[in-house]
Amino acid sequence: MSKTKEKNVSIKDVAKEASVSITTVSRILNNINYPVSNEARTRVEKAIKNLGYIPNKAAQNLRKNETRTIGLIVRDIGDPYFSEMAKGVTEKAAQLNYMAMVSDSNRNMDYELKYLDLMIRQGVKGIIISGGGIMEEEYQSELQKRVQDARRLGIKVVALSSQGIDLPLVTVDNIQIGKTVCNFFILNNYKKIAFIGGNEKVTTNYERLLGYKIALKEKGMEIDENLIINGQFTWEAGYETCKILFDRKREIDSIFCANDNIAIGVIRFLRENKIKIPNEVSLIGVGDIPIAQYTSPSLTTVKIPFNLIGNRAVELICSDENIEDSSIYFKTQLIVRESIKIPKIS
Amino acid sequence: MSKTKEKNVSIKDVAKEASVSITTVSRILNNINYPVSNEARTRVEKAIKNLGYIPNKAAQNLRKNETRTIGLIVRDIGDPYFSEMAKGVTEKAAQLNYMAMVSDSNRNMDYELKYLDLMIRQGVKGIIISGGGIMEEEYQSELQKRVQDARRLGIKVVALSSQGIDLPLVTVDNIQIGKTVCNFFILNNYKKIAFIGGNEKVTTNYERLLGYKIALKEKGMEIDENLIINGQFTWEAGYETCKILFDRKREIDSIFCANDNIAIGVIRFLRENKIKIPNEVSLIGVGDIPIAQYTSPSLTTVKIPFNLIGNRAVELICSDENIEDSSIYFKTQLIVRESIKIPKIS
DNA sequence: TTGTATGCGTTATCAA
DNA sequence: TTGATAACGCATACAA
Repeated sequence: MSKTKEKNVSIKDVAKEASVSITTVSRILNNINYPVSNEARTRVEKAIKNLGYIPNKAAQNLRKNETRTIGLIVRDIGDPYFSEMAKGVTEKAAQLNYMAMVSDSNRNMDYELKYLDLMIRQGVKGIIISGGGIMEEEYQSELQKRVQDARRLGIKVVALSSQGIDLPLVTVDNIQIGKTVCNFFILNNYKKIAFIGGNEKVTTNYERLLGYKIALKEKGMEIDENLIINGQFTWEAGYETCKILFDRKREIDSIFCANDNIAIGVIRFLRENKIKIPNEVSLIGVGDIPIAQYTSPSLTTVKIPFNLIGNRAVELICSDENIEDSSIYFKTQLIVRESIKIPKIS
Repeated sequence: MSKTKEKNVSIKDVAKEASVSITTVSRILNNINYPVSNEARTRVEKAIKNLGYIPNKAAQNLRKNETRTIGLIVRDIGDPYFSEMAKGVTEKAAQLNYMAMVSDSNRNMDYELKYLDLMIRQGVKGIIISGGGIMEEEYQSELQKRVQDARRLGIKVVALSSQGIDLPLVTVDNIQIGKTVCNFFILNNYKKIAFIGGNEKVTTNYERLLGYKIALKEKGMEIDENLIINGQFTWEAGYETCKILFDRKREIDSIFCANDNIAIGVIRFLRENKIKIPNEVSLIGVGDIPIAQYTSPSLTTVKIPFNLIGNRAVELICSDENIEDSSIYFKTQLIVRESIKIPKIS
């Protein structure tokens, strides 16, 4: 087997081999129903096979001034939240004959901006930003710049959570999620409902917490700031943050975890401290990541349709419609599992 | 904001704006230390800024006949095994200024081959195949063809598990893993060691099982086929397969799960059936996916350095060395957690 | 039904 | 220190 790259075989070589013009070859390759004589067609097809001709994407991209690639920016592909989104994206992209370029910012916002730049340079068809927005002026203004660059070049940008700037969204109603969870606790007679959040600068966290507060207010219940604590959207942080919460306050009968990862950390903490779930404390998460069914106890949570969201975002990008002004909200659903006691008997 | 794509600004426009030749612009852009007068340089830099010039990747790719992209094929990006690998890959790719194109075959081998074709057409620098090889002649021969196509075009192909064909590997010694786990059970006085595997046609499963059998033989212990069962590498399958195993045979004191996912399913099954881990049955998995620390009980497992593997595979592809003949094996390590009782008191 | 010629935006060669 | 120009591989307008 040869170790070095051979000369690329181009459409030209095929044309020569088949004794036709490159136009004819190109037509056979692309214009499905352009009239070409059977003779020529068979000769060309044979030549293609003989030479092992493979069309050069770079040339096509240049000529057509478009690539069939879409960019996806995630914060941590190892986090089920993002990998499920990525699944929805790559799946639909493949269906539509696109390729997905995935960049993992590792929760570093500078990287996130850098990857945006790279994707714009790559000339992707569109970019999907999948993490919750960061509520920081400088970041948002930098993001805004990129979005403008992208638009100028005809690159669509879609976000899967609100980013605090004007951007089409494919997402869920996070305030509603907060309300739903909190109301469910209240309905079942829980009185001391704690909130363990992720990064407090992230829009999704803010919105879920807001929903929690609204629900409490609507029922005339007091908002106890000692029951509210934020950290990060990870297992480790869920564990640590829960510890801080219980050091601070012990009378807690239920915990609203801003995502399932946090809930997993919380389960671990409670288990180590012999606090029974759901008998002493009930737990609800957000996301319904696949592992939520396999925790002990299994996790009550609000299902976010990651797959549909990823799918739809890709469709939006690959469609020809203008999407700058349209946002799409998917329904969520509370999935009741073992981590909550219903009805609560106090 | 304009809704339509404006005319792209090219190096030509910059040249005109700055009253220099495109050559000079190109030199300023690329040849870091090519001598250019300061005057020209500042004019060009200003023009670039004014016009919002962004280099066209497609043209660069065509001209230089190479892209700074690498392809990664995974079976299920939602599976921690693959998302962790993907993390290692995307991380290193970004460091080296490459972009990763990720395709998820959803464990469908036809898709896997199709994605290989697509990536070859894209003209990626290299392709990383991340799932265990399928021991099926037809598939392997199709795979072989793609690999040859790729090589002819100067595209490097690396696999992260043996594929049954001649391919450079960045991987771990799966037979050794099987031996390590089994020996650890034996050392601790376990007698009825079951094996719950994934897909029996996958090389990694085969190799881990082989290691298990070798270890038993070396200690003069009998291989009981009733203790061996295969299924899929997923939680659901782990659960179902474990059920079948226990229907078949009840005297089991330990289970070697071919990966951590399976172990998670097994934990669930045993818990539902009130079989205590590790008091009645001990458990060891393979992989050390992040969740392994957070299961109840936490999981004893063999750590596969996903991150290092992903990193190294990218380095291999992006380096200029020829790699066709070199494989790299990373060390693995047994991580002891709560799912095993040591020493076993019988 | 077929072919010629042009240009997409770059980089690189060569000459000045 | 600078610039004109060819070439990368392809799709397409136009001509035949």
